[in-house]
Amino acid sequence: MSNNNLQHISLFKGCDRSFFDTLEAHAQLQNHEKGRVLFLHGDTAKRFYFIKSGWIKLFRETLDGTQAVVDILPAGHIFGETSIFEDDTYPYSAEVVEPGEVISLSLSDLKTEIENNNKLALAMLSSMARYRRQQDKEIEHRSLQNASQRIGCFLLRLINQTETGAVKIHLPYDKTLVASRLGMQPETFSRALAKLRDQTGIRVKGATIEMDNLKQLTDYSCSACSSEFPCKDLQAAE
Amino acid sequence: MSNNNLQHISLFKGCDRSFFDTLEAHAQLQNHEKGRVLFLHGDTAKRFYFIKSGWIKLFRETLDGTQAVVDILPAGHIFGETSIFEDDTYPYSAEVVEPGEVISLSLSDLKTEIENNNKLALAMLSSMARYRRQQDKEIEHRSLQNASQRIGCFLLRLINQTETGAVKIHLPYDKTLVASRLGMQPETFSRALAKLRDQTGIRVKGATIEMDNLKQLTDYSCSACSSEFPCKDLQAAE
DNA sequence: TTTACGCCTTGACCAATGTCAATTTTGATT
DNA sequence: AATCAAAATTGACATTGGTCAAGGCGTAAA
Repeated sequence: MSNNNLQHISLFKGCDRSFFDTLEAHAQLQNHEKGRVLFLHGDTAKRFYFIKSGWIKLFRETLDGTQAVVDILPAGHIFGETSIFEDDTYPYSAEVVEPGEVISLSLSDLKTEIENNNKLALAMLSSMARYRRQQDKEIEHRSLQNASQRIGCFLLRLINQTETGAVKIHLPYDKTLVASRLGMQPETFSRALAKLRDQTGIRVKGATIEMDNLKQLTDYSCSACSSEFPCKDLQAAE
Repeated sequence: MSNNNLQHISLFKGCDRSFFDTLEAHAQLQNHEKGRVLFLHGDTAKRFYFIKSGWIKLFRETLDGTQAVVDILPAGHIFGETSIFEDDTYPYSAEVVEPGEVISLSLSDLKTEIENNNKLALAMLSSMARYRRQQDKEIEHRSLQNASQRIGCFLLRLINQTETGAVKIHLPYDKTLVASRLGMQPETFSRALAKLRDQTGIRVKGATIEMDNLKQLTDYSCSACSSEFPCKDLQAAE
């Protein structure tokens, strides 16, 4: 397979032709529908994935089936790659929540390259540091922000932060899924969004949200956070 | 300075003599009392630290002073080292919560070595992957476990997991601090510990906790977690 | 031994979120 | 437009954890 633009994955910036050739030789393009589970937490890991389109939910669950959502990733991200540092088992399960294409790639190809190409190792370190920052922030949010503030913060991160004036946002996936991503129940999400609307003047129509300016939203959400808006460290990693 | 056994830091396993010489040439041994703040979130980062003894709290705070504790680290850990991937600013504040000695080391020495020694870069990747797993688990715990279960899980992690039969634990620092580490108020901690005692038969005397076997505790806490005891991925990193 | 201080616990109450059940809305399909 | 299923909302209520205030306990200094 070819023409998948693996060269454009920022993580692989410093890699040369031969690496991409090897990677593509063992690559598989996969088209998946909603609900497809790519692997389960604890499975033996031989592949990692690049998202061409759609959204992927990473999660873990207890024996009784209760889920904790680790992250929900859009196109452009890779996942499953950290398994090479974790006994070759996946640290979470992965499920397609918005249909799309993923490219399955060989973990051993990646491992070999990392061991021999210091540039890639450094890029991977940067990427993991960025992710770490994001997770630290996530923990902070869950202890310091209430449900409405977390929703506001989520919306702010969907916005191209160079925008000014009026803003229109479209939720990238179901509200139920946004709720789980933010660690709350759908009912709580619904009520908290209504409260956010009342308190900041945003307008909610289904999955579309509009506002005249960001200030009210940032005032409301970022007051319970250690960094001020715009919080560059929350930009999507990878 | 010398004889600080920097060679024993597992992260530096693959490094050679000259690196340790450079590192030690710019090292400073510091003795700190409780409450000493080593750096603040956002400060420009020139040094990272190795903990020889004592405990260090990593945290962030909002404008109104509310804190979110990121982690509390014992002897043997390093911290502040990820700043080299984050614009040379610290991603959290650091405060000494149990007095002890730390060794201050040069970030630029570390950076240079990472850029030139692939073994170190790989070791750092492993260390960050381990940390990432820990943080993912932390997020999971905060959404799936209640206060008593989180305390039980915290206690289990203090135990040398090869131990069998009766176990005696001594809390490593103040209960108030344990509470903040677990993201709860001291009052909640107190009540939740009492509830844990009633439900699992552990015996609490001040900072000492005893139990006849681990089973009741693991049954109680690990039922709300995606991994079963013993959860190797929660062992202290570094 | 007494005092004083910090830490911890407890009680009373409140606010936030979860749970369960009943509707309503939405969107896809006919 | 009519129908159906899934998603979202809403109400009533339970549970958990937070807040504020009072008091107890333990340790170290006087």
